[in-house]
Amino acid sequence: MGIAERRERERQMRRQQILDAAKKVFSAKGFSGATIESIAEEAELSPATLYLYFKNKDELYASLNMKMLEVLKQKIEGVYQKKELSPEQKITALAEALYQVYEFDPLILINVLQFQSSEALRNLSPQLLEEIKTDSARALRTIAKIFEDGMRDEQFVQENPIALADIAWSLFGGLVLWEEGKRGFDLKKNYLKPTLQLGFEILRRGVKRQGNSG
Amino acid sequence: MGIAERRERERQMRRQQILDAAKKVFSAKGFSGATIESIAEEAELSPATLYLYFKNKDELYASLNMKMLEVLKQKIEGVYQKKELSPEQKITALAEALYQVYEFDPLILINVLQFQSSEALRNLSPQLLEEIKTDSARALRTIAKIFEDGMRDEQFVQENPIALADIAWSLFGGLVLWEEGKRGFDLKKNYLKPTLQLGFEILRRGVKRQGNSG
Amino acid sequence: MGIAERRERERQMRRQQILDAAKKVFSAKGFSGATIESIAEEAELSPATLYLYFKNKDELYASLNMKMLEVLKQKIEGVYQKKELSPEQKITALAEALYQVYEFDPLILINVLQFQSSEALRNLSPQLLEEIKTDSARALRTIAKIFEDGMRDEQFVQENPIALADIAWSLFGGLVLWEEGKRGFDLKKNYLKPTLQLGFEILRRGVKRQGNSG
Amino acid sequence: MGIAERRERERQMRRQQILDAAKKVFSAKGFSGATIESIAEEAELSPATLYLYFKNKDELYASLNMKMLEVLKQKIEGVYQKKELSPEQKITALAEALYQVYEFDPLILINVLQFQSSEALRNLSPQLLEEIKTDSARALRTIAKIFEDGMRDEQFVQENPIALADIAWSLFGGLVLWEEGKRGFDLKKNYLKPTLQLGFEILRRGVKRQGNSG
DNA sequence: AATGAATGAGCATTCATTCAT
DNA sequence: AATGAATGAATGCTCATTCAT
Repeated sequence: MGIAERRERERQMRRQQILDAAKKVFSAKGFSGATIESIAEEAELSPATLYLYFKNKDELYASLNMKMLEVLKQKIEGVYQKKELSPEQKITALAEALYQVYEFDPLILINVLQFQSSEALRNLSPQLLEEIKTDSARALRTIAKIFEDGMRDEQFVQENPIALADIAWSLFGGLVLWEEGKRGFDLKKNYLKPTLQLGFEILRRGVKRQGNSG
Repeated sequence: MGIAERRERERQMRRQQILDAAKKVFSAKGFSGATIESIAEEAELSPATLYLYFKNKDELYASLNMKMLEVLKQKIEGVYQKKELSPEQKITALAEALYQVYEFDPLILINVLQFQSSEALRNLSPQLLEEIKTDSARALRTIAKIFEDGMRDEQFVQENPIALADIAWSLFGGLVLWEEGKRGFDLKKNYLKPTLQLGFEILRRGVKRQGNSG
Repeated sequence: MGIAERRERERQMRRQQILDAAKKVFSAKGFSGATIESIAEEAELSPATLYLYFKNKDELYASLNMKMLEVLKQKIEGVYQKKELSPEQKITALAEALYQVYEFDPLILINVLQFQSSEALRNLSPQLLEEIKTDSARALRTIAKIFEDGMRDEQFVQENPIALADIAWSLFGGLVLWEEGKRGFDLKKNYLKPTLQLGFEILRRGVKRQGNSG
Repeated sequence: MGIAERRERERQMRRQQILDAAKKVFSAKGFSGATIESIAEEAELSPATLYLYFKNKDELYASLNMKMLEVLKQKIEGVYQKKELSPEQKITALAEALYQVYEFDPLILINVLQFQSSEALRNLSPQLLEEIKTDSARALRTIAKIFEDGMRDEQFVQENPIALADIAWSLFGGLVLWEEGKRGFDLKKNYLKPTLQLGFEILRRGVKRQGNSG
């Protein structure tokens, strides 16, 4: 048992070592720009070895994104857990949390967001696809619960909470990609933070029930 | 003179013929999946001919997107022009207009949105890049004016109108890509329309000044 | 007749205009590097027009070289004509004359020399090939006559004068190409002139009959 | 250890196998005429495999030429080593040795000589360029030493021995290319051997100090 | 005479992936 | 478990040349 355990532990370490290398390379060169060979080099392994841990390039990419997805999921859950915050405050906190994820590793986040709607999705193995789906759904579900809570308190307007979560998530993803794109044109400043805050502020105000006007 | 005119007309037609073919192929296979040869085949021309009209694959792709960008710009301006609508109503109308663009050609729209944040942007000729930039900026500016009008009427909260336009645009782009992505997982129904409407409804409510509460 | 003459004159001018452009471009980029389009551009004509004056790229190149060959031929004949010079002095003068040709247009001369042994020779039209052959033969023949004169005077050893001409010509061509090649390695100085002089000095001494030794 | 050795041996064999194929194809079709695919086919390998052994087409060509350069170098050194020969006799022997190299593989020799002054030189890796340069320089140096020896013995006139070596080498290269070129015109006989012998005979006589005349 | 337009044919190079060892 | 070696399959792009007008 000890041996099997050690084996497994070593295996996981190798896997992580590859993911770390992949992260560097994908971030620096994008999906098509990154070659298996360059990743292998970065990981100080042979290309063939990568295939012992990942079925193909797409899955390696996807696995990498999974990690980011998990970070996202945890951050979101972290916000939801904060009992001292009202649903409204949680929306504000969510913006902050998501921005922290961006700051933590902008390039990988962008990769994740681009990946979500890319052709590469179709080449994944069913298991991995399922895993991503489950994780995403769970993250979305957590956001939805914030809205649900607000509705239960009669603080928020009655709307489909999942749709609201989609909106919040899309707003975040859209802003990240759009700001990134704008920097493709110009190399101007990055306005993501204030815009994101404003966006979520609008969102917060938009879902809030209002006194007697409407 | 007649000859020169005819020449020019024919030239434009060829160009369009290529763009039509490219649209089909890019939509079906994505940017990397589409080969120059397949596009040429679709256009019933030789690959070399494509290079008489477009500098390279990236520029062909970009030109295609330009067309969509123009459609977007016009639709947005169409909404802005409607004098009978209040700023608030224009926001609702904007959601509708944008959805029509989506419906008109979902795949190209998705391409445009993906393109905005892709690596391909860097390979474009400065002119084309400038053109795209200008067009995007103008479209955004028009959206911003809707918000400005609302602020001037004291209907809307005072915020940076360009930032609000970025938010509206990102919400739209984010939702389109996210719904597309979800369909990569499941092949379920497409909830874009209602979600988009709800998103803009929230946005509308969010920017609206409120009676006396905050 | 006046009209036909003018036509012909104009035709020759166009031809020359193209040759001038070709010279520039071939010199700058070498044979494979130069494209018909770039030459046409330099000549301010369309690529198609070039084909009205030259059968193909090879023939254009060859015609260009022909011009240089003519210059060479004339220079060589100029040396031969100088009645005041002894055969020995003519050999020295030949080195000088050939070096002047090199100085006049090094790149085209190098092209000519490279062309002499290149694959391109095989694509030429029989007429042009014949023309080149005739011209070369004539130039060689003139050099040979210098040696013949020296032999007749019993100044030079009795050897096949054509072979001696081949040797003189090869020495010149070999040195030009070899010095050019050395400059491909290093960008050092160009030793062509003194080496060429020395080479022909050796040649002169080598063909000279000697007192009583042998 | 045995394994690593075998690996290395096999690797060298593969390399040689490719060089052999390249030699055939380059000789038959010249540099531009030869395609990587045709060479790969001749070597019974895939094109991609060639790139595991040679960085690109230019380097493959250059490596091939390197082999010939080595043969040349050895032949030349072989002549220099012959203690029983006087410097004068070595010049005669050099002509013979160089002709043997020609006979051994005329086409590759022609390639080498053409390569020396070609544009391809510029695309080589610095190492390879250096290697070629070193080898050439060494061969030239050896020729120069023959002349030096003759000068030391007061048999030869005092001239820069390196310049004399350049002259001998250029004479050889020039003659080979010129005779090759002449065969491009006519398919007549090949006069290289006697002309080369005569050329070096003249050279020998030309560098020899003479009794009391000048 | 001149050319705008079109193209056929080509080609070096890349890279994800496999497999014997 | 790890990898050196091999490759199949692609693909964007170039360019000499032709021809209708």
